[in-house]
This record gives sequence, C-alpha cells and structure tokens, in this order.
Amino acid sequence: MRALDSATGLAEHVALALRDRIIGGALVPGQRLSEAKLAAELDISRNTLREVFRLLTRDGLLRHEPNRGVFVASPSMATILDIYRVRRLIEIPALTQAWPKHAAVDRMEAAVRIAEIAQNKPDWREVGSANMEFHTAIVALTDSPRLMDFFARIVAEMRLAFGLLGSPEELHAPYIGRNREILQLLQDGQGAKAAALLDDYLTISERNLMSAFARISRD
Amino acid sequence: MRALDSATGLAEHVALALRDRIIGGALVPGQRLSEAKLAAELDISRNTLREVFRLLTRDGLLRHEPNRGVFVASPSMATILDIYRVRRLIEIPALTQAWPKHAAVDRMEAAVRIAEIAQNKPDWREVGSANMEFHTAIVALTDSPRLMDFFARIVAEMRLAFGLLGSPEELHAPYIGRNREILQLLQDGQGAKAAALLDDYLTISERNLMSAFARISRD
DNA sequence: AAGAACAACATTGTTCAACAATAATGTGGA
DNA sequence: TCCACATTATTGTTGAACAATGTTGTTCTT
Repeated sequence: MRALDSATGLAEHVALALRDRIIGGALVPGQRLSEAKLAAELDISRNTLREVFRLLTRDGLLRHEPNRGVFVASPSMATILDIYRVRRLIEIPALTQAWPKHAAVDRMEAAVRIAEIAQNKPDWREVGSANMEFHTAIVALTDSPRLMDFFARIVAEMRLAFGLLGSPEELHAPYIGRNREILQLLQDGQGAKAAALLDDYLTISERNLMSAFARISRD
Repeated sequence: MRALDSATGLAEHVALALRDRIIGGALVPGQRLSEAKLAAELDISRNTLREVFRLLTRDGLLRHEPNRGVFVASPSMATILDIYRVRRLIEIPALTQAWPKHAAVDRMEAAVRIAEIAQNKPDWREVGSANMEFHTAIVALTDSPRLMDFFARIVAEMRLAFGLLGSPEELHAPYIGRNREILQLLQDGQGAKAAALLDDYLTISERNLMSAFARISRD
C-alpha cells in the first residue's frame, strides 16, 4: 500500500498534487503527459493515474485526446473571454441578490483580511489565492451547489492562466482595496452598488489578463 | 475484444447506455449499483465500469460514497429548485442578448418542429427530448463552451427527474406552443420579450414539476 | 431478551501484468 | 521527394489478485 492518505481516495490526493504542479507552472501548457512515466514518477498505477487524469480533465486543467493521450490545457484568449463572461453571469447576480448576513460574507471578509496581510509580506501567490477565495465566497452567497461546483472549475482554469502569465503582483495587487469596498457595500445592504463595483472589477481584471496574455503571445 | 464501438471509448459508449437506463427509469433512484454485478451484466471489466461511474457522476446522475459504492441519484425538491435557479440564470440572459441569426436559432426551430410533430403522434417522450433540445439550443446562443457543458449536466439531471415523475404529457405538452412563440419573438429581434416569455415558462414549469414531485412524495 | 464485542463475509480501492487497438516513427522503393 | 509499409511506442481494456473498509451475523455478557 501507498502512504496513508489524509481523507479518502488516493486518486483525489494525487490529483491535488498534480493540480498544484500544473497551476504552479511546473508543467508547461500543451505538454503531453505520458501515462507510464507519470505513473512511475508519482508512484501510482496507470489505472489510478487515469482516474486522476479524468478528475483534472473535468476541472478543465487537462485535455484528453482519444488514443493520443492527455495534455496540459493551454488557455487561449478565447478561454479568458469565456471565463470572464461566465464570471459576470454568475457573480454579479450573486452579489445583487445577496443577503448581507449570509455565512459566506464571513468567508469574503476572511479572504479580504488574508489578502491584506499577504500584501504586506509581500506574498503575491497568497494574495492570488485569497482573491480567488473571495470570489468563490461570492458564488457561495447563492447557496447553489451546482453553481459552486461549476465555479470551482472556473477558478482552477483561472489559476492555470495566472500561473502561465506570471507577474502575480500586477495581476492581483490592484484588487485588494476594491474587494474591501465590495464587501463593505454588501455588509451595508447595498448589494446593487456592490455588484456595480464588481462589474468594474471584472472589466479591469479581464483587460489586464488579456494584455498580459498578448504580451507573452508576442514572444 | 468487445463489440466494435461506433466512435471512441468503450467507457463513453457504455456510459451512454447506462445513462439511458437511468433516465428511462429502469434503475430506481437511490438504488445501489454493484460493481461486480453491473460489470458482468454489461460485459465490461470492473475498471472500465468505474470509469463509466465517474462519467455519470460528473453528470450528476450517480452519487459516489467512498468505500460504499455508487447510487442512482435521487432528485429532491432542493435539486429541482437549484436546477431552475440555474436555468433562469443562464437561459434568460442567453435569450436577451441573442443574435437573431445565430446558428443555434435553427436548432431551436428544428426542436420546435420536432416537438409539434411528436405531439400529434403522440409521442410524449420525444416531445420531452425536443423540449430539452430547444433549451439546450438557447444556451448554445451564448457560444460559451463552459456554459454549454454545464447545461448539459443540468439537462441530464432534469431528465432523471422527469423519468422519475412519469406522466410526460402533463410535464411537456403545455410548453410546445410557448416555445414556438419564444422562437418567433427571437427571430423578430425581440429578444427581451422572448426572455420575458421564457421567464414565465420557467416559473410554470418549475411549479408543475414541484407539484408532481409532491404528489409522488405522498405515496 | 437486549445489547455490545468480535469474528466472518462482502464490497470497494488499488495494483499489476498482459494483450489489443491505435497513433507515431522509421525505412525502403519509385 | 514522397508514398507505402513495417516497426515501435502509447493508449485502451481486461482479469486476477490483494488491501482496506463496510456490513452482517454470532456469541457472550448482563
């Protein structure tokens, strides 16, 4: 038997580890992942690795081509556009109709605080994580298990894109203060205004991502 | 080797078949699916069956409990509520901002026509399928691969709920004419009005489903 | 007789080795 | 050079085996 895993599921455990390597940029987008090599490297059987692949494919981090293998997903401009369209569709109504005392508001507040602390270290990777958590908490305001599942996939894809782009400071730093404002408005019962601010945020963030993307595309 | 499969992937092929059995009601919601028995019955290996399970779990048709097995998902009222909330969130903006000459409009029209023909046979199961296709086409108006993926899962879960409820006539018949109207408004460039009509449709449909659900819950 | 401890039993989780099916690669001939 | 064909590598699938966990049934105690 392998090492004792914390919860359940060796596959899920390994998937977590592989996800970090993908998001962390250790695996280049577009790169093919050989079943035999990776299975040996991760010290799991091919069958289990295949399950890991399926899990990560579901999250949009891997792409599976029949009889050819799996590849690290490579986000394109179309990917970014689609992601932000989805984010707009989900996050804005979530904020608009949110109940200011919803438990997820505490999650939002905690995320903002963590981001502010990490900003002073500074630890931009943690700022990025906290920012994602902030938006995940926004979706949690809906209490919709399906939306939360769906958004988790979106978050994974965004992290992949961020890791690909590097320069976490310029990608995450500008939004910490804005998140605090959004939170404040929501707590004051002004969900609509908070949503408007979020809309701005999404526009700016999307533009930033796209231009960073254009930059590396010229290489 | 097994029978020659049409496209690629024995697992996907079997998943299709199993999905039909689940949706068709051959498998009772909540029922546990034994790996050994099902693998023998479907004439595939346990490993492949496990992959099938994962595919259907992703679609929300199966529920996986670690070390206990997989079970046919059993939709609850909470499921229906969540599904309709998601449908509203996705379908209404899709229609509102749709381009009347989008290719998906043809899919909508084809779906309406098929439903009208099936209504006269009458073949209520086909009416149901056509109705689903109509709404799938609405989501396709967005050109968002992520939304389309997501909605496919929602559709699968709805079909499971419909199959569970039976009485396809009262569940599907009332909406054929309304779908035609929605299509007409969209083609006339009145996306907003079409969306308003769709909103009504969703309200009525949700209420119908819920009351049908309450009926069987009293058994 | 009721309930708890414990021993079978069954099922899922994971691995391994093998072969089939398909794609990628290399080689020879026109 | 480029096509056809054999070779090789990789994925797809299987079956058997064992470990880990859950379930069930039995016995012992009170």
